[in-house]
Amino acid sequence: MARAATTSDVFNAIAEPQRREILVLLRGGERPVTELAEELGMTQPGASKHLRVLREVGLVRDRKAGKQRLYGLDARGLRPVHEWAGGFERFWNESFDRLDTYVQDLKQARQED
Amino acid sequence: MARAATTSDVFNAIAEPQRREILVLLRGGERPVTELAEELGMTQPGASKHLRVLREVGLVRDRKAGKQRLYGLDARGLRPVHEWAGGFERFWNESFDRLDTYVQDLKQARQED
DNA sequence: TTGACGCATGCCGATATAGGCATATGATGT
DNA sequence: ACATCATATGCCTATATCGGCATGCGTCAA
Repeated sequence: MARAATTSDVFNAIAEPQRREILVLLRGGERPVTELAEELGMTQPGASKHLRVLREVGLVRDRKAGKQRLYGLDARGLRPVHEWAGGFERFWNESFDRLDTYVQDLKQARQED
Repeated sequence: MARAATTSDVFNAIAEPQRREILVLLRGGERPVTELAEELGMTQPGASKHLRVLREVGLVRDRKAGKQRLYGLDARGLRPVHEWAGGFERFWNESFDRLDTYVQDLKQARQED
């Protein structure tokens, strides 16, 4: 079996850095494909393909505007990602005692040099 | 070009559902490989491979304990994910006016039936 | 040493990319 | 109808999986 499809869920869709950049850009408002492609330094077909993936997982919506097709952000799908990662919050703060003490030991060792 | 390596960054590493499950399980404390494999219904080699990916992006640490190898969570790498997704928080709350009004219109339409 | 256990790794097959390029499709204006 | 602009899509190549299976390697006990 190969890796799960990028369209299977939001986690796969946002695994691509360029798709994350597209989402960030879209926070500034709706944009036509060509403009996105240019701002991100990718080809128009490239942008279209990434937008297709984002559309299929529901992270962007598109609407026609004359000749153009404006893509807009629909960030609701990112909420599960935020919440999932947030479920580890207390672990990147308090936990990893062994590691914390280890780092502190390192600092002390340096100061004592 | 193929898709980016799962080891290229945390976003790629957590695109795999089973790897996310492993991380969740590890919130309960360190676990040997076989135990993880059993609890998640995967083969031992399968678990080892996923753990390898998680280790290479720094989401888990391992230490030897006799015959076993205990894997533990290092959730610090999930913080960027949380923050990135959090950058869209105001968009999944206020924004998407068009959509909100659309939903409200739907509700009203139902009540007026 | 021998055996058993725990885990990692190598190899294979099937699949889903991501990017480049050409081209089809659609809407607009003349 | 036609030329043009804006996008989408199809085809191709190279690559990185993910899962299954067999096997190698290190550790512990007898």
